[in-house]
Amino acid sequence: MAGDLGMMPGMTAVLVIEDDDRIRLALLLALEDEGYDAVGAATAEEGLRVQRRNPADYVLVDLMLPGLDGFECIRHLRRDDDVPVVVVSARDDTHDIVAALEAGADDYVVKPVAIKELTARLRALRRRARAGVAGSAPEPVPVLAFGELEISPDGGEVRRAGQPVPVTRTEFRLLCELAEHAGRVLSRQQLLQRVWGYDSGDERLVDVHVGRLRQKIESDPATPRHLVTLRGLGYKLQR
Amino acid sequence: MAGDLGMMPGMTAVLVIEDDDRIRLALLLALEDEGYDAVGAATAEEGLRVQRRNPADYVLVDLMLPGLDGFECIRHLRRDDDVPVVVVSARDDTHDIVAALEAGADDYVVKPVAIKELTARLRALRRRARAGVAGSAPEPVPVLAFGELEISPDGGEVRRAGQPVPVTRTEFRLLCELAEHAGRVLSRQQLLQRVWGYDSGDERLVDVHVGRLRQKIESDPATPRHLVTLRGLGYKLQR
DNA sequence: AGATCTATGACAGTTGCGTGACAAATCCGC
DNA sequence: GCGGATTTGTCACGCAACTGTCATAGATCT
Repeated sequence: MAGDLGMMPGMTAVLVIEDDDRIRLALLLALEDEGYDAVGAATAEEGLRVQRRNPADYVLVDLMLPGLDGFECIRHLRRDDDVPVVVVSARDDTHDIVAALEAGADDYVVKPVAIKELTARLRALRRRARAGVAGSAPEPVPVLAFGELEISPDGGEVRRAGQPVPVTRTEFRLLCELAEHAGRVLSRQQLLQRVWGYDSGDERLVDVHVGRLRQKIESDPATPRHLVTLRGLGYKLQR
Repeated sequence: MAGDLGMMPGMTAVLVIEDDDRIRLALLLALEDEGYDAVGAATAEEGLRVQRRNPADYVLVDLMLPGLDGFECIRHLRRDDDVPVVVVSARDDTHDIVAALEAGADDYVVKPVAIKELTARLRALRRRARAGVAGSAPEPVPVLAFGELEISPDGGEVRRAGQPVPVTRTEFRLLCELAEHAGRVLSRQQLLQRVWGYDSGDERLVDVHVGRLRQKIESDPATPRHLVTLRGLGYKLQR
């Protein structure tokens, strides 16, 4: 599993204990996009073992797990460790919520949950927990990666092969918009609307900025590898 | 107003800021049934006044309030106080949730909420908050380092290459705000809000103070290495 | 070949930012 | 209280960077 060995220094590590492979994978990928070092476990037992050997900064845990269930899992986590625990469950009964929090969980969210909400809750939790813990890791800055191209929407910077690329505000917004919908075509109209806020206008404007952006982020701007044109449709950013 | 004077000693006090009389009353009664000392306020302004004069242990706040809204209310609470804040709102957009947590809320629940869940969340929050307070006194002050630049938020001092740098209070707060979100761009608006508490105002003010700060902390203020400008976006502090 | 669609270079108008000057407000020792 | 020193916020100016438009050349489809 990604990042299992080689936990990056300076990154915040999150352990996801969830038996459904699809959901676990989706969570792991989303967390990594947000700049976390995410590790998965399919059962409570495995999760506890991983956490003991290689403690994460946060644990996300499902309630319905084969074998040891979520509640037991939380109690075990609480026994060894003071790691913040967030329950991510499909059930939204008050009874479950209360039981999980009583068992020692710090928060409880109901699936499906937006990744942005989840990370906002992790940050809120960190703010609370940090008062106590001395050298807690700094908040990770999310980075979207496209091959050697790295875009950090929050950091306001773009790097190519690790080197910072100076882009203007408009270019940056355009790039972020494309990056957030990576792999999908966005029409000039859509881009005008989302980047410029124009409801109508000259679509050539988009071309010009795409062109300037290519000069900066593509190694060979004439034959773009990431920021590609789809004739008659628009542009897309791809890996 | 219930329990306004005569806050019971030994009881946990909760302040409920909610403009709907029916909901506020219901919450107050339910909380009192659960053994809390509950106090109500119908507006953010009133709530802030009450909290300043007679601080509760927790604050519950609605988002949609007349006058000063919930988000602003949270920021004001956070500025003078470290009281745990739980948002109780009818809205369940991810966007609102994230914004409220970013503003400084500790938790967010959607109305209607079971009183049992609410109190369970308050208890979970208390457990977390207390963990912090336990080691409060002997806790070594965390020092944030940016290359040769060192900032100790609690100690109120800044050093460059070991040498103390005299910064004014405003400069210090600005620097801390940037340091706490190291690597992220903060817009002038955000800085005005977080450092000065202004909800609106002349953004050039930020420029001026950033400029003065740079004169002190950068070895070559004309080409800053740490406190950098992102044209059109804002400022950020980086390593 | 003709008709579209797209890339790109040049240019002028605009915007954003850094800076120094200055007055009001605040702090501080006495 | 009081007077000087420090800090704070406002303003205006000028430079550098950015933006949007246009014209032209190139590419791609039918």
